[in-house]
Amino acid sequence: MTSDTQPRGERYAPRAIERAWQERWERDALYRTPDHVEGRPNRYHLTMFPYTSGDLHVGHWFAMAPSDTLARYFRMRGWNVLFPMGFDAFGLPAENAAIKGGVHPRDWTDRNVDRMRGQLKTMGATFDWAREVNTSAPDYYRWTQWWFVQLFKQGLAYRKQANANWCPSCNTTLANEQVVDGRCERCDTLVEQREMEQWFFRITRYAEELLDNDGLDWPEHVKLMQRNWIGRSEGAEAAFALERPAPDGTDEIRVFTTRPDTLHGVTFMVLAPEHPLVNRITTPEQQAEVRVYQERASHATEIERLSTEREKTGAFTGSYCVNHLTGDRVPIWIADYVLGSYGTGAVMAVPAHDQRDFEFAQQYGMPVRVVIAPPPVDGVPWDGSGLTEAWTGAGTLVASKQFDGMPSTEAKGAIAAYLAERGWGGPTVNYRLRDWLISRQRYWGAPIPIIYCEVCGPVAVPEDRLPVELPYDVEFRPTGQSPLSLSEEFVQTTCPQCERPARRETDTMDTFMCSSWYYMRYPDPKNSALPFGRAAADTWLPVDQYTGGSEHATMHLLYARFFYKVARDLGLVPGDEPFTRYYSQGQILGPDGRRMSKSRGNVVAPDDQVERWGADAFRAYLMFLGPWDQGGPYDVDSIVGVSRWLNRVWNVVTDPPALRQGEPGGRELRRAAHSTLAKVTEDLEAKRFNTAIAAMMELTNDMQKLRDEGTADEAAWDEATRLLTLMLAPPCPHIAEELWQRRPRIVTPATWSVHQQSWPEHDPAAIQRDTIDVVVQVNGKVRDRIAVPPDADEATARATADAQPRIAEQIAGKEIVRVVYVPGRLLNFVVR
RNA sequence: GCCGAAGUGGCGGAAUGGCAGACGCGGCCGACUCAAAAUCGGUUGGGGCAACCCGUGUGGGUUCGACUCCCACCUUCGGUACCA
Repeated sequence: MTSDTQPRGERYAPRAIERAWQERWERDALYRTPDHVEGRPNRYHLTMFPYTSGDLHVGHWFAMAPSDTLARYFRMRGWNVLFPMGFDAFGLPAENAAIKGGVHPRDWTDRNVDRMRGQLKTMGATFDWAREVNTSAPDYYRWTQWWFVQLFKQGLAYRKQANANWCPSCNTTLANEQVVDGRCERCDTLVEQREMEQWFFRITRYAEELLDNDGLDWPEHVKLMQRNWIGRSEGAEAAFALERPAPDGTDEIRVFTTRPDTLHGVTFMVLAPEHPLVNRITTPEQQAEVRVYQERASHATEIERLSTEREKTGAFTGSYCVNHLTGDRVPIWIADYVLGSYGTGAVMAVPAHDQRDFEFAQQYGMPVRVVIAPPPVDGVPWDGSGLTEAWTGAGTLVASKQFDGMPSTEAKGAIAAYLAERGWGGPTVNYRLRDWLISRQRYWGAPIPIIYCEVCGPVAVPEDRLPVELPYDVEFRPTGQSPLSLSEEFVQTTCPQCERPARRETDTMDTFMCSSWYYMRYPDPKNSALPFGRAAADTWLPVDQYTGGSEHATMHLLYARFFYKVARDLGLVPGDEPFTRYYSQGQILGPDGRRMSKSRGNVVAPDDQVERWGADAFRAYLMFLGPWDQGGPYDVDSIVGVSRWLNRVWNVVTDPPALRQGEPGGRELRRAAHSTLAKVTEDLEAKRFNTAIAAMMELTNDMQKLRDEGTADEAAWDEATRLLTLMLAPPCPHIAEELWQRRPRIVTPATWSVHQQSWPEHDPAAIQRDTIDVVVQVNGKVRDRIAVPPDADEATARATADAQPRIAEQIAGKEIVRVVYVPGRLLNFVVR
């Protein structure tokens, strides 16, 4: 038989088809999602909205194409699926563009939004554009400001003097996530700490609840990252009495420790250099040394942090405190290995049982007092001699008065309880999570809606006067102050409470605030009285399936959970968690297997791929290249395989073999089609897009073979093409639509589109076989295979196997010790 | 350092403890073409004429049987980093 090498019909021309169907779908408002549809339960699917950087990149496609496939699949399964899209449109790049290129951030952003919306439309996704949100639009950021006011009223927003990441080159503060290895993400300049008056959100109030994420259907590694980020530590707080109270009356230092069992081993005290008590307790003769050290610590922190194997440094304050448990006089030092922002900013140093304290003690000749005896080594008990490094494990207490002989694990609780009894502290829980600094000295963000009044203090802008609009006419000078502060027109106002002249806050809010609630806006995007109505929230929230990158594990996803809990406490939303299910896709890499970046020249432009291969092939390739959660390199040469497949699909459907009733092979074709359907259904449910597409390729290959042979059974062929087209609809919506229309189905004007069809059910009877291949092994090695009925018993299988010459040869002259039979799978002879 | 994920052909990757390498790229052979590209068909883990042997990072273990489970180690990637 010779293969037909020339396509007999019309060639597959993806771009023309795709444009035409996108227009038609839009004209028919096919993806408009009403709040309620009779007989279709609601389901909210969401993929992270893009930042308006200017161009959609492959990463966006990699995130969105599979998400869209999933949304389409659930639509076909009978759900009314909300799958919205919007733009995360505030942020620093817009402002930098303004400083560098003389383009206003508003114009730069609007232009990018238009461009990216157009690019998103080439994807052919089911986005309901009627629900689009744009975080930089006044009717959106009005509500971002409204959120700030609610948090302020709840006591969850507060103002505090604090150290902030400061980039001396960009002249602005940076968010933690914009500091990479101590350097500015954009210009690579070393980041400094600068003390400034800042606004914070009290996310720590929700630390315990945020820690509890066990019930969430999220990837374990993301939940773990969040738990680590929150960093719950159980321990004790212990007070040490100051030998001489500070001038302001402070008479003790409180420390947090996870090792109250080592309290009798304290030989010195260490405060963070910026600890507020330092200046008050430093003795006159130590002033100079302490000042120099503080100065050095504040300026050089980031640079020094980068040097590995850093030596411990510090300075003595000249003051002492008293360990209540021992009555010992303990010198108070400062050192930059103690962080001002964790615990109480003060540490009790136990060099014998903490490696950092040990190193510090070595450096400055401080005594090392062992209070936990390590367990015996090789039966030899610890001999009480000195240590070469800290013993941080468990052991038995020694030199600890009444606690001597107690196991350290037990002593933790006992000593903590003893502290509480005496009023010297007690058991406590400490978190690594810090309050969220939301102030930004930038223009392109939502202005913080606060007015400072000489008399009333900070006053929230009344809700009916929101939004506090960003003035368009602003000077963009990189001065390190918010450009808003240069606009007297913006700054000058009156106090909403007492009507006296007052000044506006000129900082704007961290853009993570905009994205902390955007998913709550989609259900009710046009509401002008509230951020969203309770009815809309009950209709759609929480999000059933959220997808996005795991780089947001400890930022956006944590902030969003915090916001949702606040919203719950305000009675705005149902449930406790915003995202019932979350799936984090991997990262798409350049063809060289490295992160795509312009400087490496390994960036793949989606527009080019779409132009060359079509959106369907591009979508399918992104899903085919590997497991979605793993990501991987984008191989510009491999996409051709997917393109060839779609060509074959096209040829097979538009130009079938001669079809006749009762042609042999009908049953096999039917089996192939239905087992493919079963496999694809299972894979889509589990988000295994790569193997789903591989299965469809196999079915296509089977059909191609029949086409080459020239004939096929009409009923089986027709069913196979119908099933293949329906299975193709979620991943490759355009070609599926075109093929659906070319072979007219049961079409009513109201449900003309393939995307309005139901997902088919596979017929288990069609997959049944008369005989199946069973592997025959000898000592676990495959020697042959036999065909037996699926329900054959061991005797039947064995009889068949015994008749095989190859098996007979293998077991001849040997003793059969055991026979293992797994029905439908294998028969294993264990011989000796 | 700590936490997490992963190591399978030339490459991307498949495999409820049961035929390792599905599917695809690339390679090779062929068809079409004046030719090339594109397209289509065949073939393709390594060794061996063959029977067969060797193969899933390394070393051990459990099992009739291990890519899969357990222990130790090595490597890569991601996160985090003096967190008291």
